[in-house]
Amino acid sequence: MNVETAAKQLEALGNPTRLRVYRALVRAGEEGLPVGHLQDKIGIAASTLSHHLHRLIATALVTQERQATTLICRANYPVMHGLLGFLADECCVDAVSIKRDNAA
Amino acid sequence: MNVETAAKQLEALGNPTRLRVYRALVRAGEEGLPVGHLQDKIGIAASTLSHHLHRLIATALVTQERQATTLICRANYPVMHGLLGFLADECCVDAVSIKRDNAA
DNA sequence: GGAATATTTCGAGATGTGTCGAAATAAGAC
DNA sequence: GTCTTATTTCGACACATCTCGAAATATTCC
Repeated sequence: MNVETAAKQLEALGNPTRLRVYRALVRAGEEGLPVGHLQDKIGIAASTLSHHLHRLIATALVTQERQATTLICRANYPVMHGLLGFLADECCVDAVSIKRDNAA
Repeated sequence: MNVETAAKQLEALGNPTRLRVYRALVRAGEEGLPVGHLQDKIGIAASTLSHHLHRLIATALVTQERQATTLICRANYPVMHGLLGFLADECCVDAVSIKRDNAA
């Protein structure tokens, strides 16, 4: 995890709409959520949602899988975990203890 | 910590230059770093650095204290801790264990 | 193949960001 | 008070972002 990658992921989460999308997906868990369902939950134009989803997908924070006509979106936990690890390691080493015991 | 606040802080960190600034401050620890020293480290125009510092200060991620002619910048650990807690609570509850034991 | 549903792509406008250099301000030293 | 150093503010430019509606595409069902 380098600074550029971390910055891109932070930027992706650093928009209220995208953070809401991401949070909804996290809460949906393994099952994920269809795009249309996300749209209902958040209340924005489908095109806008598609735009934001692309940004989340581009940073690997979200994945998509097609099921017939609907696209299921899921939060990519390992990626978020990596980001949290970066922040904890770089920024709050003594305040938060993540990935310190098994750090390389 | 609401979504809007978290998004603002994430956006503040979601820029490579600002993330470098923040990281330098974190590594500097309690002592902090003067603005000029940051400029040398990162290599950008003083006006650009000032702009970025303002954004970090606006989100409370960084604080400043004047010492004679120089301004000392410091990372605001509690704020970052709060952000990590938000992300962990909202997004990776099972993957990272921060602020779960002593959560209110 | 044609209709129906789900989602994306296109085009466009308003607004925000990132960067710089030059000029202005702040604080202290002489 | 003037000079020096440190930092910010101003003005400006190029570029990216956010948002929407309309049109296009993808997938299935009949």
